Amino acid sequence: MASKLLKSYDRSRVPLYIQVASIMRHRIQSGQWSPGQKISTLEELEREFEVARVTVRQAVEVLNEEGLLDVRQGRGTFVSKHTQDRHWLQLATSWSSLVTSLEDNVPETITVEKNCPPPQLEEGDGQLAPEYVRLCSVQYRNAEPYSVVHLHLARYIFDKNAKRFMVAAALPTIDAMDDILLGEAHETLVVGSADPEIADLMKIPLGSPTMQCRCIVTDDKDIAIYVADIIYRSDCIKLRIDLLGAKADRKKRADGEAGPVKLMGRKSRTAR
Amino acid sequence: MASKLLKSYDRSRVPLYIQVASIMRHRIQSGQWSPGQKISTLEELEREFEVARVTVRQAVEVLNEEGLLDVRQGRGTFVSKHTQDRHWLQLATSWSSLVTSLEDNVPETITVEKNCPPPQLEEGDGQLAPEYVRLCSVQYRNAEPYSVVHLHLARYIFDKNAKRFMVAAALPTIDAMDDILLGEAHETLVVGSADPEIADLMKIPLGSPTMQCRCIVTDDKDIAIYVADIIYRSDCIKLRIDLLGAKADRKKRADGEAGPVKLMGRKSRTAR
DNA sequence: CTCAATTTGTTCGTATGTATG
DNA sequence: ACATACATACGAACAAATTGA
Repeated sequence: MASKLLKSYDRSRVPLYIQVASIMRHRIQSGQWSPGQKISTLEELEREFEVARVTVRQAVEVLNEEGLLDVRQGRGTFVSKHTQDRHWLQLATSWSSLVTSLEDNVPETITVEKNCPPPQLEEGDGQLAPEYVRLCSVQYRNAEPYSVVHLHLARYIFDKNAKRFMVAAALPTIDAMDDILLGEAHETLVVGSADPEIADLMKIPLGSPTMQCRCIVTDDKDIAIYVADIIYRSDCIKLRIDLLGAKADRKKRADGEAGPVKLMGRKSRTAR
Repeated sequence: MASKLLKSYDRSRVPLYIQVASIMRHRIQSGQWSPGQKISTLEELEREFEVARVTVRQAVEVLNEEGLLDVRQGRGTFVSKHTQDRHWLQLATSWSSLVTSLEDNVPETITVEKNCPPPQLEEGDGQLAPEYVRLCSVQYRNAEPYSVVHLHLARYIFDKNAKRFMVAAALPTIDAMDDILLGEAHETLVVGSADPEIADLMKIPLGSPTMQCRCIVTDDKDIAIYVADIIYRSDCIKLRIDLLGAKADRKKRADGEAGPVKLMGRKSRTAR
């Protein structure tokens, strides 16, 4: 009588055995269960998850088919291998690292819409530009999609270098414009879930968790020139924050790590 | 035969009507459908999603119960309101804001374990202290649990003020110790999913997304004195990152806050 | 070698949920 | 509203493989 589970289970409706399977998969991926190790018996799992035996079996069956578990009648169930850590994409937490990380990025642009409704801005996001262009693209790494970007780009920025905006990431393109001064740039991160469009583009199950990132860049006149809604698949991203960061950050930059320095020095950042 | 949706359905096994409902919910939340507006008729939705009429009805029923849609026989279906943002907990991204945000926090300590195995550290996390104490607690806000903390605290730090560590958040307590100098402090964020323990403690569905935060603080001798695994329920947290942040951050720090500042100035951070 | 304990594998029956037409 | 088909979940009983006393 899976009381707790059934209650929550009510309206979100991912089948129980799928839920159980993903928890076990997570334990394997995180190393909590190591390869070769014998995991708990069906009876124990049954008790732990408070589900029926058949349900645990279904979950084990799923992982067995994925090659993560090895079930042997009479002996037990064993972990067969670790899947590698999928969290390989380090999200940038500063303008320089962001621009750098995007420089070599080759987005696949799906659509460009010239006459689009303006983005919805919130308090502190700056003022609307008179006109926007909407660019939608999918980012790939190793031929695997990992994020979808819905971008509102101020029309007059787009027109400055329309050709490059069509084939390269927007932020480095903006960063390279000497005549554009930045006012503010920030991003807000929230965990969401994949709607059908996103699920389809990124080849992930509908409703699976995503990292939603709203990134806004304003110019020195407080006009929101870049408003992006970026959706990452959550299983490939990681975010590292240095709490005593300012200094370390500066030091890293001073070290000249990779390429970040080259674009950084020249743009005078306005106050506000 | 709902071609597109059924395909996703095969991957994720979310019931069709739930999928349809979440698409419509998303349209409401994103403002694509505004309050008061009459949405498409059942027939139109039926055609759009390529599902049976009953399925659309079920989806509408879900949103109706959530109070997002208002169905009137003979007139049509209307959007009743936008949902408010549940993401009220802003995660701290600097030592000072972190300490401040925790000062008034009253954790409910569940367990204290004196002889515990040491934490598993990774490259760059510092050296193990000779002994640790393990503290497990749940954080509440408005009588609702929002995070679970599993903390390894260096034994000699714990012994300095055991009483306070039992009733107050650990970081402010450490911050208040004049004789402890900090070496490094960082956190790594990743999206995970709730296992049975977490689901139970936070009253969330098994497998629902979480924000996993590993927070590590080392002292000036590079000993990991604070190693915390914090699990937040993902639907209440938000993370804001100022990309041009150094300045704003410095300003905040300059505003006062004796505690953290004293810890900033010293120590040679050689870093690899 | 047999026996018992353990552990997975299989099969019923039942109830409910999902989706179509 | 109804009939149909299939998926999900439970509990319980029994079968088969493995291990060790």
